[in-house]
Amino acid sequence: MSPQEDFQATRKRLMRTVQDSMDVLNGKWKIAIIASLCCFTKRRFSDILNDVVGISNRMLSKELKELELNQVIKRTVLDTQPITVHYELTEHGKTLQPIIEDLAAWGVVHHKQIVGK
Amino acid sequence: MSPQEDFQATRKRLMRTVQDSMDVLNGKWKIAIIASLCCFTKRRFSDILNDVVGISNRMLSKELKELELNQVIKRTVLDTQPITVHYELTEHGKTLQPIIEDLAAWGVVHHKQIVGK
DNA sequence: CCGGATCCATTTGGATACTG
DNA sequence: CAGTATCCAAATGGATCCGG
Repeated sequence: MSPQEDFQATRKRLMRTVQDSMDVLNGKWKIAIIASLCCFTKRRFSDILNDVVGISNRMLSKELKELELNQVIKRTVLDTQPITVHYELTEHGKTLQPIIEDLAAWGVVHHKQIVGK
Repeated sequence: MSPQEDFQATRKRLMRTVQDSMDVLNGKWKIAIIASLCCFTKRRFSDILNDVVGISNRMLSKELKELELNQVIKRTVLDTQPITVHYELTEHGKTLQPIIEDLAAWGVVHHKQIVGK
């Protein structure tokens, strides 16, 4: 393969794998939900509802289900009365933690960049 | 401040700054567009249109405009005939490059995790 | 070539009420 | 408490055509 073709192939692969990630993290709330779970070993439905400002229970329910399907989070039902549900990052989900932290760091820089000073 | 309150404050701040980042990177295509620009110093409108599989010119136009507003990318018009336009990451935008690479790396791992083997 | 304008279908998502 | 169901408004986004 020529250096030219090699570069193209590398590039296409980068685009594809980034897209693979974004297929999991799509939607308005996924990142915020994961960020909420980053700080705790376990977190309850209503807790996340409070953490993620603006989300409705309808959306939270839907996004959590998708994240569980993608094995990013784990759902545990405790048979208390009334019922209690714990959400936590899986080992796989925990590998997203550095990215969340980088995003937070970038958010700080960006805020300075835009708002200024 | 008690350690308890300190923890809460840190957590809230993480959530906020992550959200600051996501306000910039929202929408279906932003990350993919930035990934496309990561590999080149300059890239044309029609090039990005080809890079980002599935995007329409309408959306590309809109997303590029938003990224420019947030000073992530820079738009340069060359008065050739017909007109040519270059897009590139700003210095600020380039600081997103590590995050894109991490996302790509995570995409690889995730693909193995889900598809298996 | 680089987009803007229009039209229209699909998706998203809030509010509210309801169940186990 | 942890969701689900319904209804409906608004945003998203594709296809197409058009103009500089």
